[in-house]
Parts: sequence; C-alpha cells; structure tokens
Amino acid sequence: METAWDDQLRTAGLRVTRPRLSVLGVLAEHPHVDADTIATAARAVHPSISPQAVYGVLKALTGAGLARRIEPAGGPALYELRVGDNHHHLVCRGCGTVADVDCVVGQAPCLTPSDAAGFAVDEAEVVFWGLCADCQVRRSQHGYGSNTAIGEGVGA
Amino acid sequence: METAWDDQLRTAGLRVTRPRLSVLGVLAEHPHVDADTIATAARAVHPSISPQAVYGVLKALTGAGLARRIEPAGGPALYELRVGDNHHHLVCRGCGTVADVDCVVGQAPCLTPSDAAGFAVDEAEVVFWGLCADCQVRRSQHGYGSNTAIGEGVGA
DNA sequence: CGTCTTCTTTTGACTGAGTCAAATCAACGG
DNA sequence: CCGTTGATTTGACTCAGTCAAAAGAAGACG
Repeated sequence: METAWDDQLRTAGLRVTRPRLSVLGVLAEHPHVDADTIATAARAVHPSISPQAVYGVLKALTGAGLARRIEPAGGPALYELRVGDNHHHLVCRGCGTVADVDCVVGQAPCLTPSDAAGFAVDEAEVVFWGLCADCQVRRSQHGYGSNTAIGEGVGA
Repeated sequence: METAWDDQLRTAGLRVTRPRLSVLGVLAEHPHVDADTIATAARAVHPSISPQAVYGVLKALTGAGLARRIEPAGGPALYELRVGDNHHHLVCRGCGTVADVDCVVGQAPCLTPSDAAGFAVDEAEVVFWGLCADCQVRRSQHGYGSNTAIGEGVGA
C-alpha cells in the first residue's frame, strides 16, 4: 500500500511519471497539504518539477479518484490520499492544521438534511473548526493577542 | 425588521451610510450572493459605489455580526443576513444556487466529532452538495452533456 | 447651524491561487 | 528502437480579494 503507486496509476489509466510518483510520495508523508507545499517538497525528490506540473498531476489524481481535494474556507486547497471513505475534517483556527474525523456513511444522522428543498443531495461535507491541542496551550501561555492567521502553518 | 437597518448599524457601533444601506438592501433581497453581484445590484440604488467599498462594507457587517460569510468550495465567497442561528447550506452543483437548511444547535448528533483529536471545536460547518430541482429537470431533458460550472449562475 | 474629528469610501496598485494554451518532452506499446 | 499519445514545461492570463493613501461624509459638540 505504499510502493504500489505504479499499479494504482496504471490501473487508473494514467502513465507512471516521475512528477506523479513524487507528488504521491509527498501526499503519503503529509496527509493534508496545499499545492505549493507539494511543489516545494516534490522538488526535493525531482528538482525540475514545475508548479504547474503539480496542478496538472493533482488534477489527474483527483480526476482518477486517487486523491481528494478539500477547500477549507479562507485558505488554499489541500489534498489527501484518503479516498473512498466518507471522512471529514477538523481544522485549527490557530495554525491551520487539519485532522481527519471518521464518519461512516449511513451512520451520520444529520447528514440527511431535514428539508432538502427539492435538492438531490449526493454528498455532505463537514468541517469542524476549533483549536488544536498545541494552539490551546500556546494561547493560554501567551495570552490572547497571539492569533496566527489560518493557513500560515499548513503543512509547511 | 426591514427598515430598521439604521438602528442595527448604530447599535453595532457602525455609521449609517448609503453604501451600507444599499448592501443591506441587496442582501435582504438575495439571500446568498457573492461580492461582485452585490456590487452590481447595489449600484442600481447607489450608482457611485465601488467594488472595494463593497468589500469594506461586507467586512464591517461580518465583523459586527450583521452578516455571515460562507465560502463554498470552488466559488467566490457568499454573504447572507441570517446570523445567530446555526443553519447550514445546500449547494447545487449545476447552477450554484444555495438554499438554507435549519440545524438547531444541540439537536445535531454528528456535529460532535467522534474523535476530536484534542481539538476544542467551536463550530461545525456543513455543506450538502447536490442538484437543485431545476437542474435535475434540466439534466434529464438535455441529456448528460450540459454540466454548468459551479458559480456561474450564483445570484446573477 | 457650523465646525471638527473620526470613520468610510474612493482610487489604484498589488498579491496569491489557480487556469489555459502552445510547444517540448517522455512513457510505453508495438 | 520508433512512433503515437499523453504529460510536462513555459509563459501569459484571470479572478477574488487585500492594502494603503487621499478624499469625502457622518455625527458629536459647541
């Protein structure tokens, strides 16, 4: 489940290329990262990779169902490899850290809206906002003035 | 509850100005609109209002708790006047239309994550994705090729 | 009613995230 | 090994939103 990316790509009908393997490698190490961080990290493995190539790779991966794109309000899009299970996210208002929350389909009562207003709902997206453990400590130590903007520390 | 905006603004410690009243008027008519649409619509009432003024007004309104900002993935931010109640949104993948879904606090079982991973959660944001009634009809009439990009029709 | 202070708006330049298209390059099937 | 087809590079571009300085208006005070 870690070096079988060759097969995963091929099975999805995608060619196996250095940029794609690099991006997959980065995503495996960092569960929730933005495109820019991926580009920087991937360049450590494959120096000549361009930012646009990363966008291309990510579009191919999300299109093929190998990666998932999440877009927390107020920050750039993040990507993760966990696909297929309907899980949700905890986002820290302090440092932008994202954690996964399991939420099995069919076991989530409020994921069926009380009044769907005629909509055919096919997905429910849930984002929990709060402070991670570290930021709670940091805030109580330094007082209340030390708000860090969301996104600053994402995956960096 | 409609022409008392003067009071609402003043109570919030904000000055009563033409741009602000125009924006509030637009928001009252269109429940979920993006900044650009607000600017265009507000210009019908107050022609000299600039796009940047709209951003300023919206920042003031959201800061004062008179408006709420929502940011659906893949589209520009939308604004609404419904504040104070914890309601969520249905977004149409076809036309970008947004509808409100009531979800009273304390009555939403899955809004407390099973494993909060040490996070102090203060808000749960839920977005339901699907097709609105109109787009369901439109899709079955015209076949499957007529996907409209999200956001195109928002409030316009 | 007029003046003065302070908050708003305007104007205009700027950033950051992401897209698009043409040309070059590489994967992989034969 | 070669050719086809898909991927990456390069570079220009769009869109949403921010920032800062200057001009303007709201409302308090006399």
